[in-house]
Amino acid sequence: MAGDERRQQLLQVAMRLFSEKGFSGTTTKEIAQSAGVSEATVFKHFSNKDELYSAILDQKACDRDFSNPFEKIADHIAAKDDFGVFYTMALNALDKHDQDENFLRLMMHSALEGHDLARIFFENFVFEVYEFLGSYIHQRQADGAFREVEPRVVVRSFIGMFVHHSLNNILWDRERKILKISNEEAAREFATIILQGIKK
Amino acid sequence: MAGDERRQQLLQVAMRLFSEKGFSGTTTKEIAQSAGVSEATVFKHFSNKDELYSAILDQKACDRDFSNPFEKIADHIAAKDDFGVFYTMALNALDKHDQDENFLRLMMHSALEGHDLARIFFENFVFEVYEFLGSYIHQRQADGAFREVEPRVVVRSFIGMFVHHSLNNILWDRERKILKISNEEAAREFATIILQGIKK
DNA sequence: TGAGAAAGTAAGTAAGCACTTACTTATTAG
DNA sequence: CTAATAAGTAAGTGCTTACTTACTTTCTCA
Repeated sequence: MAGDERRQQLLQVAMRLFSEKGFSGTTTKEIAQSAGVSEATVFKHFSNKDELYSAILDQKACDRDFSNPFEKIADHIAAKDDFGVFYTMALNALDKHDQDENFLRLMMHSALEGHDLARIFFENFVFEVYEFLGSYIHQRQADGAFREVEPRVVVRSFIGMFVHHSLNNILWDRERKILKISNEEAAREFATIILQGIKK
Repeated sequence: MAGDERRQQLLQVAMRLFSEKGFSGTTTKEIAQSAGVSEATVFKHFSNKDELYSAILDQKACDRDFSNPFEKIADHIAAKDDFGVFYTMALNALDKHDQDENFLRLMMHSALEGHDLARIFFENFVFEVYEFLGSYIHQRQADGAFREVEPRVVVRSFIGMFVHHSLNNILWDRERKILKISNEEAAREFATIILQGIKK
């Protein structure tokens, strides 16, 4: 196998294992075995375990959804289509979490273990979401469409709904015993509640 | 030091370390050092590392707030004081998370590592909250006070608000750079949003 | 085609891990 | 006072960990 290809495969495998068992809970031997190579090969491609982690980090930092979060809601923003803004935002997040649930797990592990991934994600992504959505809410308050509330509280509430929903689905209730609902339906309900909750 | 006293101290120390670094990320040597005893002493009191974990679990299962979550909102329920119900619930949770943030961290570690604590908490506590608050919402819908929405979606949304808020405060934004707000204020805003969001 | 580079590994190493043994010191009940 | 019991530890045990060394195989291109 070519060097780059193997490198990518090892990153994939490591990311899956780190997301399942955390960084300190994953051994380099496991990574090697899951990739079907010897442990020495892992260390041919990454000089140590930490470098594996930061390579994952670099890769994630280049992720499109990660670096340009507002592409898909720009039109709704421009049209002041409140429901479109909130619905699309929630649906995008829920779909992303479904399709790449390792990412959410990795993020939680990273936050708990005090690694950089969570901090970088927070500073580059979450912060911007608050700025962006917050200023939209502010503008719609000026328009007289929303009542007076601290916009950041609204953003916190709204993000809380779908992030918590995803965490529930991934961590605690994989069989959806408590709540079985499609992402579309969830996004619609969350958007409806928040909009009715802050309308004038 | 008396046996029971030392046992309790070791449990406290272990719980703190597990919550900070996870179960597999914490060594028995660290636990011993933090408690100021030798490693052998730890194994005098707990026959192995797993038993330390399950002793924590047993202790948490006996926690009052854990086993009787609805004590404090019973009056509001009886009086059909909607704001009181939601506000008190959120405030209780936020205060509990503040006062015992190790508990939240431990719960997240446990969920990610697939240990029992999270599952037991979910089955004995979270499930009941959905039942209880869900049926209150159902009743208020019958009263004509709330619009028709799946009650569990409402519970999911509401819990999401304050759990996500606590996770933010504990894991990502300890300095409250994004949102600095008292628990009372947060509980009030969350309760207001959800109630206005589902009222008829 | 052949030499050098790249991809790969078996067999280590030292440090760290959960856990044990064999022992000492402190407490208490008859 | 004494003997039994409980609390505590220094110094291990064997296994696992991250990482290395010294070597073989496979590919590439002048």
